[in-house]
Amino acid sequence: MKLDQPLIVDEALKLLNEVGIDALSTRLLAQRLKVQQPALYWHFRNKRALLDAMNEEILRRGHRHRTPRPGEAWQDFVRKNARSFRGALIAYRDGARVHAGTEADPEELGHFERLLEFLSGEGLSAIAAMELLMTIGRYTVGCVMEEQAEYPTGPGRGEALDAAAQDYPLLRQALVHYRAGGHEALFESGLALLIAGAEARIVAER
Amino acid sequence: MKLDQPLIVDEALKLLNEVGIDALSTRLLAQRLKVQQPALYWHFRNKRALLDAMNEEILRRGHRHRTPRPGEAWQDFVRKNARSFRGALIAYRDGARVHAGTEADPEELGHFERLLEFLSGEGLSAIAAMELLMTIGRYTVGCVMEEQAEYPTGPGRGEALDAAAQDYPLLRQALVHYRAGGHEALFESGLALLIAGAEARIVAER
DNA sequence: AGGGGCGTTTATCACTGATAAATTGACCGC
DNA sequence: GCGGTCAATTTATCAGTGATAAACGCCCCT
Repeated sequence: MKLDQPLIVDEALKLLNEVGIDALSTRLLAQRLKVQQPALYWHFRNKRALLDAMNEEILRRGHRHRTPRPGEAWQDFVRKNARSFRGALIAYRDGARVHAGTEADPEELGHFERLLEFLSGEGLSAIAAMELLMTIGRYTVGCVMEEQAEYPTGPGRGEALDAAAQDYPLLRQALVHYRAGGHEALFESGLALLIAGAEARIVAER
Repeated sequence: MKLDQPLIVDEALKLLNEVGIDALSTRLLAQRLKVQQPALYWHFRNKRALLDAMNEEILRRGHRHRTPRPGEAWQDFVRKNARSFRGALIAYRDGARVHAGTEADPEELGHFERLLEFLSGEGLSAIAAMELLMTIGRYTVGCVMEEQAEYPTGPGRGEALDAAAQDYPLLRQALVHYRAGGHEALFESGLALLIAGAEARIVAER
């Protein structure tokens, strides 16, 4: 069985979904690939490089709405772009933690420039556009990180939160709403705030 | 020399600033405290518990603007609250990573309720208030995480970014602006977007 | 003086990422 | 066919990690 970077990354992603990033060891991965552990080090300098490749693949597979469709309003594009990014991170267990450790891919810069061009044609300054895109990116990573944080799964863990919330009417109301909509609704609400803020900024700068 | 939870946490925080979270091992910490490594396990169930305590102490020391001042407009409070939170995380190396691993402190719930009460008196619904506070929290953690991410410190690492940016005029312009203002200015711009978005939402819901 | 238990040490475990050196195996020029 | 070269993998090993069990010392209280 000949090893191969894409093959390793593919198996690593499967394994990531099964055991999570903390239990994703080079030995376990090697075992899955029916290979001894040091074999991996011929294909990747170190584990960091493997995780970088995994991040790239996660985005390649899931982050599909990267460029504006013809005629798409900037608000729509920015919103769908953020959803697409979030969707990619969420598609794999601990996806946000995998992503958070990686450096910005230099080859992405050209892509980023095109986004700035697009937004500049829509009434935003280059600076406002960059600030909006980076803000949304960081917000999204922060969100998914929290969503994917798995707390000790002991019995009566979520109930402790509920019980404590009983004494706090506003918190209770907000919590019910949160539970009903789930992570996605909460993400969307923040996203809407950011876009509305950017719209207000355009008006103010005019 | 008698050990003590606060003493351990204090030394752990000093050590955190010196070596970062990745190199913060129980052995190194024990050595600093002139004690054998297993001694720490009498005071903390495991390393996670120690990190939780460190997070608490980081916030206790640095996150000081937690409640609105008398007469403070909600926009001002929310902004200062976020700055205070960010300041606390930034005050320690890898502060955001320490924080990100922790579960929401149940005793914070009462505090959160009071914030919801305050914002409710200012024209926001309980739900809108929770969404705003949580959004800002996640955005802030996402920001500081990125700010504190230290990339391989090889020579000509930032220059690669600059060089690539030369071909992209908008990116270059945005990058110059970013370099001038630093992380803080970028954080502030996103924060302003969120607050402006929340203001717009109040107007729209009226 | 002696007993109990808090707090620490000693010894050890299973596991991690990583490297060096030995080993295989396929292809190529001769 | 033969030997050599080089890519790819295995064997062996390292230093370091979080964690636990058991032995130990020391202080306080009766």
